[in-house]
Amino acid sequence: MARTDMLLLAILGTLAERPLHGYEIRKRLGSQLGPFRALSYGSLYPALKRMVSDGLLAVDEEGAVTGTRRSRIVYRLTHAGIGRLQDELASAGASAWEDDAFDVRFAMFTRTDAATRLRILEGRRMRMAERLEEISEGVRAVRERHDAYTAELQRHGLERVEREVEWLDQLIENERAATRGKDDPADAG
Amino acid sequence: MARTDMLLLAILGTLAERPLHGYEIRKRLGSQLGPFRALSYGSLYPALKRMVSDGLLAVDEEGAVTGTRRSRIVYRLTHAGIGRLQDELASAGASAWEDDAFDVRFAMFTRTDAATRLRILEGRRMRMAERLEEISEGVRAVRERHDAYTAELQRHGLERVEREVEWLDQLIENERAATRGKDDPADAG
DNA sequence: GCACGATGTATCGGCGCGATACAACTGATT
DNA sequence: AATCAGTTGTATCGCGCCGATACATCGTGC
Repeated sequence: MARTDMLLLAILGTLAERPLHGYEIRKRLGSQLGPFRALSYGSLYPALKRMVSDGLLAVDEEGAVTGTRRSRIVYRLTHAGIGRLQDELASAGASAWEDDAFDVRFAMFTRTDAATRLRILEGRRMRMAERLEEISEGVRAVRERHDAYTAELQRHGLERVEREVEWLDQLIENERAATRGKDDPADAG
Repeated sequence: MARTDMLLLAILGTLAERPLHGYEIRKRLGSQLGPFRALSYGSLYPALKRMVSDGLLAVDEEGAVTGTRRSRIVYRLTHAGIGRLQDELASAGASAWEDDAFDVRFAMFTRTDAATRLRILEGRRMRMAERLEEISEGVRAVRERHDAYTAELQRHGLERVEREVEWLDQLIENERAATRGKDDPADAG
């Protein structure tokens, strides 16, 4: 069940700001997650339809009244949708920091409360540290068995994970500093 | 058609060295591509079956004769399989440097001729440079529109791609140096 | 007037994943 | 000797998401 249904979270989170139509949702997410890593229409549109029939979204057929600019289906969160978003943001368990899902989770951090943010970051960091260990293990175990190209691939992969750990460490520190700032005597007093 | 059927290339390339059974194929690839990024059995076994029925692989039911250690299906490349591998390695067009497929391609570099290696590396580098441009573009275009977390996500994504470009530059240089070594004045005249 | 690119919605085939089940072997523990 | 856990080993199922593809509309330049 690690398949966290990225789309669900991504769509709910994006529509939380304001109602949008499919094409625009994709553009927003694309700019946040990077031009690659953008969600495809092939999964976006079916997901939107599914979410409507699940009662999470409602449609505002823009232009249907005015007659101009037809064929633009604007989606907005229903009450159930808002609730579901809150649940998803708060859950933050296990799969929140697994692989691909993490990017989307992180992109929704402004809508996530501080405690959950820290929990996710620490979870992700632990996961990356595990990988680091696994990779080193693998490299050590079969050192001479691999060719130069495979060795390069492993080295590059290792470095990439190391960078992410450093990045996460910085983010975690920032979160803690911000929390300390809020719990400051000057603030609370 | 960008879906390069990673499995196909990965399996053919792995079996090129010597016949193996599914479990072992997965272990080998896992150690090359990293413990994450490992191909799942859920796609491996069906792929093996498909390739047998396509005539690319043949099975040697190990232990069927001796009676010991049943249930170990050893696959080996057929003549057609060897041919297909050559085709796949030589094709190297377009999808060879697209996203996920690249890792697998690279892992098979020892079986790829020098000219194709260089072509793939240069293609990948160009692709990454494009992305770099797209990301910078996106960041510039909507600078103030995003929150701090999204900005961090973009920054980290950008850095990651930059690292890969540097890595590719080094690899390309190595390839060229090796080629120069072979095309020495003494050789090419 | 017309071509071309961006906007906009939609469907289809299928790859690869995670979950799950099951069987045989191996080693440790008691 | 019995049992229990971990590894080896094959297999299937549901389905998320992707890439390809097909249209329709709109703005703009030539």
